[in-house]
Amino acid sequence: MRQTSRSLSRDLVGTSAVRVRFAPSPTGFLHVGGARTALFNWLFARHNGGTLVLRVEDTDAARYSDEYVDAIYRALRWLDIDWDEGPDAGGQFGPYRQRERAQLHRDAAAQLLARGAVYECFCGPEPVESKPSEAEEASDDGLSSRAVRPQCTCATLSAQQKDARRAAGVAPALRMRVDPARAVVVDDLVRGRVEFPAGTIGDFVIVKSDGGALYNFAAVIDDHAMQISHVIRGDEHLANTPKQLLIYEAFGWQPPAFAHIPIILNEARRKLSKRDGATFVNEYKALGYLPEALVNFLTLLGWSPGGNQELLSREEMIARFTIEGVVKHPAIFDHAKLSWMNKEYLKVLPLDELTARTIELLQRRSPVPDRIDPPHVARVVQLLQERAYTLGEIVDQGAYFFTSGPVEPAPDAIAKYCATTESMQRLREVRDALAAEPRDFNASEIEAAIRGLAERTGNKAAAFIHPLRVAITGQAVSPGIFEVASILGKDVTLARTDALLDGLAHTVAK
RNA sequence: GCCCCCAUCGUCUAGAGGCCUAGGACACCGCCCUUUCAAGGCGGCGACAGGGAUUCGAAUUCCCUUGGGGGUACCA
Repeated sequence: MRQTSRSLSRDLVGTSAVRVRFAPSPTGFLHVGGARTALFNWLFARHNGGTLVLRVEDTDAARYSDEYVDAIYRALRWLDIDWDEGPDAGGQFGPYRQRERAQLHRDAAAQLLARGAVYECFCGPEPVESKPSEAEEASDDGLSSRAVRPQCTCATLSAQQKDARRAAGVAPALRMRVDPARAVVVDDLVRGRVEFPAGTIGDFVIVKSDGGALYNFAAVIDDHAMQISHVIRGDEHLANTPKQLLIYEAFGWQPPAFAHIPIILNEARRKLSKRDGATFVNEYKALGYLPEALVNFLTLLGWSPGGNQELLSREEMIARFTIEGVVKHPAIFDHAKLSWMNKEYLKVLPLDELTARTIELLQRRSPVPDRIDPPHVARVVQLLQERAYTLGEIVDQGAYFFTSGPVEPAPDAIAKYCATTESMQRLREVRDALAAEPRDFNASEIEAAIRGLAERTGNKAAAFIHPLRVAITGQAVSPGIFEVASILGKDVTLARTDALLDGLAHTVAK
C-alpha cells in the first residue's frame, strides 16, 4: 500500500505543476495545528517549486470575523510562511475569499441538480429528533447526543409534491444522491488506500436551504477551480474525503492527490484545546518564543527528515521535505522540547537581533521599564542569552537589570545567603571594597576587588559573592556576579546593597 | 452505536525481513567543571501493546484482541 501511494505521488509531482493551498477558516486565531498544516503545505510547495494558495474559508457567517483574518495573516507572516496567491496577494484563480465565490458554488450546484446527481430536500434545517437516548444522556461529556435525522425520503418526491412544499414556503436544500451499495476509495499519500462503504456516508447535503454551500462542496468547487494538485490537511478531514470524491465524480473531474497529516494532541492525548496552555501562534509570540524555533519544532511534529538531525534551517527543511517523511500517528505537543529548541535558537541569535526583539517585548510591559536603551539591553542580553528558554524569561529573569530602582529580595534568597550576621558582615565588607576600589567598575576590576578582599580576610570569594548577588539582583541565582554588578553600575550596586543592609538591620533589630 | 485511522523509550522519532545487543533528540538521574544558575563534558535510566500466523529468520508482512484518536451537522 505504502508502495502504491509512493509511486502515485511521484507521478503527480513529476507530471504536473504543484499547487497546494492552506484554507483556514477565520473563526479564531491561528492554532498551532493550523500553523503546522500551513507549514507542511508551504514546505511541499517550496520543495517542489510549486505554488501556495491562501484561501480564506469564511462561509460560516455565524462564527467568522474579519479580525481573525488579519490575525491569521499576521501569524503566518510572523512564522515567515509566505503565499503566492491569496486575498491580499491576488492571483489568476481568485477570488480567494470563499464568501465571494458563492455564485460560483450556486452555479455548480445547479449543474449537479440538472444532471440529477443531487436532489432537493425539504426536511428543513432543524436537526430532527435530537432527544438523546438514555446512554447518551448518561455519558459524561454531554456532547455525544447524536441528532439522528429520520431517513430523508425527499429523493422520491414527485414534482407535484415538491411544488406543494415550495408553495408552502419551504426552501429546499440540495442533497447528493449516494448509492449505498458501493464503496468509495481514498488513495491517500500518507495513509495508503482507505475504503469507505458509501452506505455509511448517506445522502449528504451540499447546499443549505438558504442557498449557502457547505464545506465539502465549496472546498471541491474551489480546489478544482484553483487547480489544486495536492490537498494536504489534517487527519480530521480524512472522513470528509469520500464525500468530496463523490462530488468530483459527479462532475467528472479529476480529483487532486490527498495527504492527511496526523493531528497534534495534548499531553492527555486529546485534541489540543485552550485549556492546554498556549495553543495559538500569537500566544507563543507573546511568551517570547522565536518563530524560527516554533517552525522547526512544528516541522518535526509528524514529519521526520529521516536521520538524527533535530535543528534544521529553512533551507534544509525545504530541501528535505517529502510527504513520504510524514508519519501516520498523531503527535503530542511537548512543550519541554519546544523550550529546549527555542533555547538553541536563542543561543545562536545575533546579538543585535536578540537585543531588538527583547526591547520589543520590554516595551509591551506596563509600566515600561526605565533602562531599555539598546547598548544597555545588549549587554544584559548577552549575559542571559545562554540561560533563558524564551525572550520572556530574559525579560523576567533580568528584570533587575531593566530598572534603576530598588529590588525586592526574594525570601528564599535571603534565607539561603543572608540569614546570618556573618553573611551581613561580609556584605558590608564587600560593599565597602566596591565603593573604594574600582574606578571603571568593569567586571575584572570588580573581580579583583572581591578576590582581594577574600584573600585579605581569609574567606572564600563565594562568601562575599552570594550575599552581594542577593543584594543587587534580589535573587539567589544570576549570571556571573562581576558582570552583573558591572552592568548595573556602581551607583545601583551600592544603593541596592545599602538598601539590603538597612532593611535587614531593621529586621534583625526587631 | 456505526464508519475510519493509528500503535517503537515518559515525549518527538529512526527503522522498508537478517546491518537491532533497537539508533538519535527532549525530559529525568549521576559525576566533572564552577561563584549561584545556565552552558559544556562524561555516564546512566528507558520502548518494539498482547496473542496467533507466514518465514531458516519479524519492530518490520498478515489476522485477531486491547488501547488511543478522528468522524458521524442544512460547522469548517
